Amino acid sequence: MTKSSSRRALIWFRGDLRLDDNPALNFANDIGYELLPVYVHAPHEEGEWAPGGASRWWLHHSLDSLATSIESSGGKLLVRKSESTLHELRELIEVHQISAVFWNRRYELSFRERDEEIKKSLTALGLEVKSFNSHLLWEPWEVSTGESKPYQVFTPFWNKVSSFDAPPLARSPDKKVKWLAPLTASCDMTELKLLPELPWARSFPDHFRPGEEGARESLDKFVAVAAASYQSARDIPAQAGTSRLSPHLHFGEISVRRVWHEVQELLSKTRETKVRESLKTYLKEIAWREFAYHLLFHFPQTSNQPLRDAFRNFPWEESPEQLRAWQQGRTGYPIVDAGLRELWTTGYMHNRVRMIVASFLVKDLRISWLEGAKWFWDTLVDADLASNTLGWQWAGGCGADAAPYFRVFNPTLQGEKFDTDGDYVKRWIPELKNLPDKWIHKPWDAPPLVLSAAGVQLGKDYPHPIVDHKQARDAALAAFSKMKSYAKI
DNA sequence: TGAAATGTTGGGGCG
DNA sequence: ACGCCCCAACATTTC
Repeated sequence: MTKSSSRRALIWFRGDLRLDDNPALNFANDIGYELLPVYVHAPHEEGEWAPGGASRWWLHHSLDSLATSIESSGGKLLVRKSESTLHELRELIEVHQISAVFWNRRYELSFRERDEEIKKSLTALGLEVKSFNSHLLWEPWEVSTGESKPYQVFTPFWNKVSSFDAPPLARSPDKKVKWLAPLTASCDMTELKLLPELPWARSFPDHFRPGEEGARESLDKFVAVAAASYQSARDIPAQAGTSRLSPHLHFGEISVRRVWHEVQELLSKTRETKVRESLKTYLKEIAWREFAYHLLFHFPQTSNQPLRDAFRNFPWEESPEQLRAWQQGRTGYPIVDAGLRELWTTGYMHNRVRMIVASFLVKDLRISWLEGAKWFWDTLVDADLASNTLGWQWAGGCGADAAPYFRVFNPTLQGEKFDTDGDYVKRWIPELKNLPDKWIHKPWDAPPLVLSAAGVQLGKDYPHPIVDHKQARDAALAAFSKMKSYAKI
């Protein structure tokens, strides 16, 4: 190798699409390397959980945004499409006389297996190879019970991490980054074919701004406006009571350490009890994300298999028509349909409503949580294997710290409790907008005169309920208790 | 990060 | 004035 080559490092971006508080980048920059920023598109290496449609839309714009930031600081993001990431990296290393490769860790099994191979192979070639934690506050293997086992219940997990020292502070690069100009052509973003062919995502930009700036904007807005009332507002789907940072965190456009410390700082300056409780509740939600990664790391099979063995042979219903009705938001239960329509239109669904629609799929329709997980995977801009798996197994009652099988959400009561005036339902189901609040969550009970005055003919303008909740609940309880009795034998 | 069924209590109507 | 019944309102248990 030539002398100059010893100062060149390749920064491999993947799920950490930011320049702020990027440990791999900071490390290389501190040492004084010239940096070649690379993104390799090889979705087949992610197996069956390669990014879904909504995630690909986000990824397209997020990469665009990263490329722009790098360009405005004098560099160029090298985007490559490849059948083999290892092969691609080796070629780039050769062409650019690279001596070190740095990246930030990912925790999904397909990444871990592939990255280990890459690390082994590049190390064998004599390169300096290092991976870093950019994605989590606590590495999954750093948190364990008194018996040195992984946690399966959130509260003790939370107690444990609460006893730890504060996670490292976030930091931006100390000195100006020396970008290395690529000698290889970058492929055009459109070649990655990340955008949907049909105009499905056309209104996503009205609701989200992918990229590091958009992430920063969301955090600033949350800290300034919504954080103070988070505790009560977060459960009201008609309100903008949540941070909506999930897709930004998933793609690593903002550092979770940055989020954590800014909320902590606000907490330390706040005396008012209500606000303090809100901020603490938000930090706890951030810890749920950590818990999800902890679980997926230690129980990687749970993305496809129930964590609890008793559910291994649970007789889920095969009902393509009902699954379709659920996906398309025509179950006849307004709060459920509103959620699924919000999802389809915006690539997002309010968390309270995620729980309601999940309970409906798994308990009322008794369709497998995996079907729900797959649909969310394809349609959510924040689809994340750790959080999605935890969420669906929680709803299905088959996972860690899961809702007990007998906990069945009543979609009408949930609607009345969390969407009292029906604002959320009316926003996403305009055909019901003239229905009085009293009936908005149970149009099937509305007197015929009220329905006709509101311009609603059930079965025509809006569907009849596809199942009777009371009957469905009883059937679910019967099926689950049967499973329980088998499980004992 | 439920809801329904069942149990208990206490005020008020009424003979 | 007293006992009885009804039934909210709330608490507890069960699914």
